[in-house]
Amino acid sequence: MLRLQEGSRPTVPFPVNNTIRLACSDCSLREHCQPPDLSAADLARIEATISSSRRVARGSALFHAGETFDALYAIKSGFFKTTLTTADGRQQITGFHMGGDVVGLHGIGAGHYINDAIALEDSLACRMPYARIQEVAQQVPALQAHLHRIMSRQIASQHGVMLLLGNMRAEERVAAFLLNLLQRLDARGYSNTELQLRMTREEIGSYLGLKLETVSRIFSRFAADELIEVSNRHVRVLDMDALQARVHLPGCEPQA
Amino acid sequence: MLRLQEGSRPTVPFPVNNTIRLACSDCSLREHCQPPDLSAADLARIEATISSSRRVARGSALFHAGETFDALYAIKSGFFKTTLTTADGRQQITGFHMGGDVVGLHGIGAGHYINDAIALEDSLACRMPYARIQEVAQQVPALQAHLHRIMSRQIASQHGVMLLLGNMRAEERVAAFLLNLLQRLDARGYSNTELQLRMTREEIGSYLGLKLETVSRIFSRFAADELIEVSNRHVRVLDMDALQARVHLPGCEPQA
DNA sequence: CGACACCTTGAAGAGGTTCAAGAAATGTGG
DNA sequence: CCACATTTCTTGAACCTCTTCAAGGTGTCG
Repeated sequence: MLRLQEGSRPTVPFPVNNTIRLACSDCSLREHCQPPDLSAADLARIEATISSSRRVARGSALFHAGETFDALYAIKSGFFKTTLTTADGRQQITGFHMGGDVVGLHGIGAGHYINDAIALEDSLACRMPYARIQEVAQQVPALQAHLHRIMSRQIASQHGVMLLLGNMRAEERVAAFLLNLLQRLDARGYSNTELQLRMTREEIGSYLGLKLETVSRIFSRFAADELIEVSNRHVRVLDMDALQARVHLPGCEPQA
Repeated sequence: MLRLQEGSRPTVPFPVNNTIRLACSDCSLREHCQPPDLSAADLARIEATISSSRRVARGSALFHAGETFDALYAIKSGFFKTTLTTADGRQQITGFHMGGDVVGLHGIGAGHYINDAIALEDSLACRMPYARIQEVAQQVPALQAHLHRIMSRQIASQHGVMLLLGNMRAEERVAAFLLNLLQRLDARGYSNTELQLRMTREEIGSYLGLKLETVSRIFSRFAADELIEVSNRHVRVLDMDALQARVHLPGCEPQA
C-alpha cells in the first residue's frame, strides 16, 4: 500500500485524477469521516470499499454537474468549492469544503451530480462508491448512523447559509464567513485567528451573494477598523470580539 | 384503527397535539414518504413503528428549536413553515412544507431540533421515532435507501434556495417561489396554475430574503402585467410562459 | 520582463428598504 | 349578525446599501 509523503513537494507537474491507495487506519481525518468506535473487523470492511484515493489538481474537478452519481468523496487534504450553474450561465458557489468534509451527497437523490466540485488547490480525496457504502451500512449500524449524521449536519449548516443570505447585510456576511472558516480550521487543529484564503474575492462574493468589489471593500473596512489584518489572501484576526460583534445587525440592538 | 373522515369539518375546536392512529397502507401519501416496492411484511414492520399521527392546530408547533430530537415527521395533510431564530431575534423561514414532505431531518446530527416547525393551517403529521427508523432501516434496505434519498433531495433543493437568495433579483425570486409551489402542488394532484397561499406576504418575504412590501409590490406588478391574477391569498397564473421567463435575469440574455 | 489574473478604490446609479398612511380582510364579543 | 379591534395588505416617497462602471495597482507565472 502506497504511503503518501505528506510533506514532500512534487517536483513534477501535479498528476491529475491519479488513483492511489492509502489506508483509512493511517488517515489523520478518521474522526471526521468515519464513525467512532468501530471494531477492527468493521474498519477493515469499510476500508476495503473506500480506500481508493484520487488526486485532484488545482482547478480540476472531482465531479461535474450532470455526471452519473456513483460515489461520495471524503476530502483528505486540500480545498474545494462546489458550484451550481443555471441555464442562463449564472454561477453560485454553494459551499467551500476542506479536509474531512464529505461532498457529493446531493447526488444520491438525483442519480447524478448537480454540482461541480472544483479543487482550489492540489487536493486529495477519498472515493467511496455509494453502492458499497449502502451494502456495508446495511451490516454496520455505526456506519449507517454516521452517514445520517453527516447528511443531517449538511442540511443544518445549509440552514445557516440561508439565514446568512436572507437576513444579513454585506458586512455581517463577510464577518460570518471569516468566523465560520476559522472555526472549521480550528476544529482541524489550525490557528483560529489566522488563515490563508484559498479562493478569490469573486468566489467569496458568489458564495455570499455579493459582488467582488463589495467583498474587497469590506475587507478594507475591517482592516481600517483594526478588526483584521489583510495581506492578499492572508487574513489575521486582531480583535475577535469585535469581529463577532459585527455579525449581529449594527443598528438594531434589543432595547428595553 | 381509527379512520379519519377526510371530508368532515370538526364541529368542536380543533384538538391540539392529539395522537390518533391511521394505517400507512391507507395513506394517500405512501408514494411520497415510503419506499416503493415493499413486501407486505416489510410494510407491516414499518407501519408498526410509524403509524402514530399527530394533529397540529394552525399556529402551533410540531417541534421547537432546542427540543431534544427523537423523531422525524411526515406531513400527511396541511402546511408547515420551518423557521430559524437568531440570538438577536431575527427570524428566517427556511422552508415551506406540504403533504408528503418529511421534516426534522436536521435534528439527527445535532441531537436536537434547530428549527421551529409551525403549522400554517390545521394539519396532520405522522410521527416516526428515529431510533425505530434506524432499527428498521438496518433490516429493510429499501427503507435505508429511501431515507438517504429524502435527505439527499433536501440537500439538493436547498442548493436551489441558495441560488435563489444569492443570485436572483426580487422579481425572479417571487416568480421562482410561485413556480416552485405550483410544481409541488401539481405533483400532488392539485392544479398547476392556481393556488391558495397559506402564508402571509411577510412569511414569503422572510423565505425569499425580501421585505413584505417588496413581495406585495411584485405581486401587483405581475398582476398589472397580466402574468397572474391575485385576490388576497388566491393566485391564478394567466401566462405561465411569461412567468417562467421572469426567472431568468431580464437584462442579460445570452447574446450572439 | 511582460501578460494575465486578481485586487483595490472611486463615483454614479439602481434596486430594495424604510417609513408612513390608508384600505381590506379577519376575528371577536356583544 | 353587526360593530369594533386586529392583522394583513397595498401604495407612495425618501433613503440607503450594494451594484455597476471605470481605472489603476499588485502579484504571479511562463
